[in-house]
Amino acid sequence: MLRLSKLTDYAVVVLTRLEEAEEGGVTTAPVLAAATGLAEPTVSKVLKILSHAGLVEGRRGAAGGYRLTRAIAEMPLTEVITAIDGPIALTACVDNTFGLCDAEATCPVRGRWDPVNDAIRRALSGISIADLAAAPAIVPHPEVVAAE
Amino acid sequence: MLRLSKLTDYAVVVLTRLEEAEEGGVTTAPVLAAATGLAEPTVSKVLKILSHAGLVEGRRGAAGGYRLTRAIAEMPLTEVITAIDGPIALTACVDNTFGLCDAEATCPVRGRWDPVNDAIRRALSGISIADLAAAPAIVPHPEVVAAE
DNA sequence: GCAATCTGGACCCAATTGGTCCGGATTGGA
DNA sequence: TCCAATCCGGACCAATTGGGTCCAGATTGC
Repeated sequence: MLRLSKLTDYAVVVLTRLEEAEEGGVTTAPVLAAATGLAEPTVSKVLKILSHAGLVEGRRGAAGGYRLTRAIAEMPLTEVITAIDGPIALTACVDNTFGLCDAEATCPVRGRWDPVNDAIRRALSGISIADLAAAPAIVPHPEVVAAE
Repeated sequence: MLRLSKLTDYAVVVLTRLEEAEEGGVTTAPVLAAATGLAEPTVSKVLKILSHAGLVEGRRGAAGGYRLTRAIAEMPLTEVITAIDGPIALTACVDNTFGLCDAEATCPVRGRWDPVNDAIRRALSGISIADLAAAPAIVPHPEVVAAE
């Protein structure tokens, strides 16, 4: 399975809740933790990463908290993934750097995942966080339930 | 980064070499290992998985070996990924099964990665192993070299 | 000056993955 | 008939990665 880190999942949740909770002001990490059901240190970590990427803005001090830098509708999913998981690429060998793979000389696919990566980047661009939040609610799969 | 397992990478290499080496006959694992530069047990493992998925066919016995069940041009990349990494989905929560996530009640993105997964599946369908093998050879990135 | 909050980092534990190995089954040839 | 070569299925171990926690410091408002 194409693993995406859990942190990215959390980030989407946190961003969504953050927009809901926002009333022009800031929201603290503990409040977001309570709203999402996640552990506070984890939420804090996610927010720190997102802050570093410029997706949210942290304000220190007594009345501090976090604030979105823009609406989640204007926030492409790719930016969140890139912020947390790093550049979008399927394999480590994909960036054409040298000296990583000891089978370099005989490896016939070195640097050839590019079309795949491009395809994925194209597929992901155009999807915003708001698109995820606005997706239809969960529909239980009857066959899954019945199979057990 | 959207990590894809190394085994998948190996699989593409092995399949490519397998088609090159094929002359109507079968190819043994040790021969493929030598041709790819990979360790023999690893190649064997990859072939076993691919065999289980029906992408290659193993023939036992003295004159045994492996054989492609079809040309790699007819072999979509998605099948290889699915065979080795499992179903193509970005997160573990994505299949709408229950009882996995303890924050289920408050998790606002449960089952909402579906559009993303669909987009990726669409992007990947239509890419065959042959497309990867036929991609232009590695062009060293001058800026990377110059940067060091 | 104090309390509340973000910031940046180090740190540890668990899980997944990469990789190896072995016994058994099967097939072809001597 | 026997033997060697090969695939097959599984168990097994080591290591890297990621999830998660915590703490000291900086900043801000009261």
